[in-house]
Amino acid sequence: MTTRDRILDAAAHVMRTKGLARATTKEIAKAAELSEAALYKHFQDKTGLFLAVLKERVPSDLGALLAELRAGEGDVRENLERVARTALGFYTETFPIAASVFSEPTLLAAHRDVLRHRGTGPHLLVEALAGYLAAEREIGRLPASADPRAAAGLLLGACQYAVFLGFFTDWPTDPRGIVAALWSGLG
Amino acid sequence: MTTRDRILDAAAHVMRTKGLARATTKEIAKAAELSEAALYKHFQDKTGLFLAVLKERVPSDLGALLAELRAGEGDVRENLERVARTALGFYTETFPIAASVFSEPTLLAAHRDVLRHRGTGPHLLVEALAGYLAAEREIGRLPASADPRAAAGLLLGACQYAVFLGFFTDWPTDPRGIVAALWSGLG
DNA sequence: TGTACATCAGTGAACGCGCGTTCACTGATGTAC
DNA sequence: TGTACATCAGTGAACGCGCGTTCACTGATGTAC
Repeated sequence: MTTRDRILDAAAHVMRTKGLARATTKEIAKAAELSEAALYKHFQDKTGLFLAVLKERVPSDLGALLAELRAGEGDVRENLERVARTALGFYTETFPIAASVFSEPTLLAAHRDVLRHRGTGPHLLVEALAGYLAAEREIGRLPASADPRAAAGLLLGACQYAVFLGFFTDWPTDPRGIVAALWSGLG
Repeated sequence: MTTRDRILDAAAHVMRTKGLARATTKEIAKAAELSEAALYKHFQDKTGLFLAVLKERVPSDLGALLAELRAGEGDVRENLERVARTALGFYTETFPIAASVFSEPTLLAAHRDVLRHRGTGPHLLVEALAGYLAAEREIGRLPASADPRAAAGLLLGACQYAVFLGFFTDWPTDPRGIVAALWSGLG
């Protein structure tokens, strides 16, 4: 493992466990078992390091799962339950750091620029799920009236929201219940 | 307006516009047109001030709307669209500060304790909406199969998620689309 | 093979700065007689 | 009514501390001849 990777791992770990506000150069260097000065051999400054963590240390399991989904394979509802289960885990790992970024609007703006420049972003998860739902609709396994994008937003939004509430309160993360409610609708 | 209120308003404003990381005693005092020392006449320390902002400066429009909803009054779907519209506004105002709190786990833990002690928290919004949905189900305006709690989580979660995505990307906040997708379901 | 030099990842110590907090104080307002 | 004192919201200046960053440096590794 390169020193750069060690720094990124250490930074990601400190951000997760101590929060962005306590993710100081001193803490990160200590976790990486390096001097603070060493950080500056690999990253221009602290913001550069944070942006690299955001870019290179976001878990890819949810994106990978969504990319693998094929219309017509397996049971639609079971597929969505797997998505919900993975999403709940993904947001549990991801949300605290993503949320932290809001405490520093400068960092948020820089991150948004990076995302736009690279053509990525969290919305691609919704787009990917919406793409899958649209394909299932195409082959008649979902009703023609279904709105893939809105349904994808409901599913992933409910997962992220459950995780969010879980940080303030005991709140159940129930993938089957979420999918069931989305499935049957209210009409 | 009391000095205390002026400080709370100033702190809330600085938190919203400059972010939690830049919400320093100096900035807050400047915004309140007071000395920094004055803050300590009204709050024990900076954490106490932040907790007071979280307690006393969270907009109450969404909670008020949910409390006013009565089963049997108006059109269910239109009611939900009003909820979604209000929720989108509420989360736009609220999310950046709520998210900021994740950058300081100490503050998050303190806030959670305060919420538990007072018996409140963000989950009460879901409970309130779920209560309304359950009442509508009771009088037959929603199907017996509906799951009020899960549906409430889907609706509010989708609204918060749309706001979240909007901070990273241009993302539509479409209350009618959200409600329509929840209404018709996928089954 | 040995020697002289270049490169460069990593260091220890120091830096200036802005932070949260405290201090002795001021001066306006209220109160007792 | 006037006077002496108490109270207390608010201040200006200072504090110690931890922060991000830079500096001159070391020493291991690679390279030319």
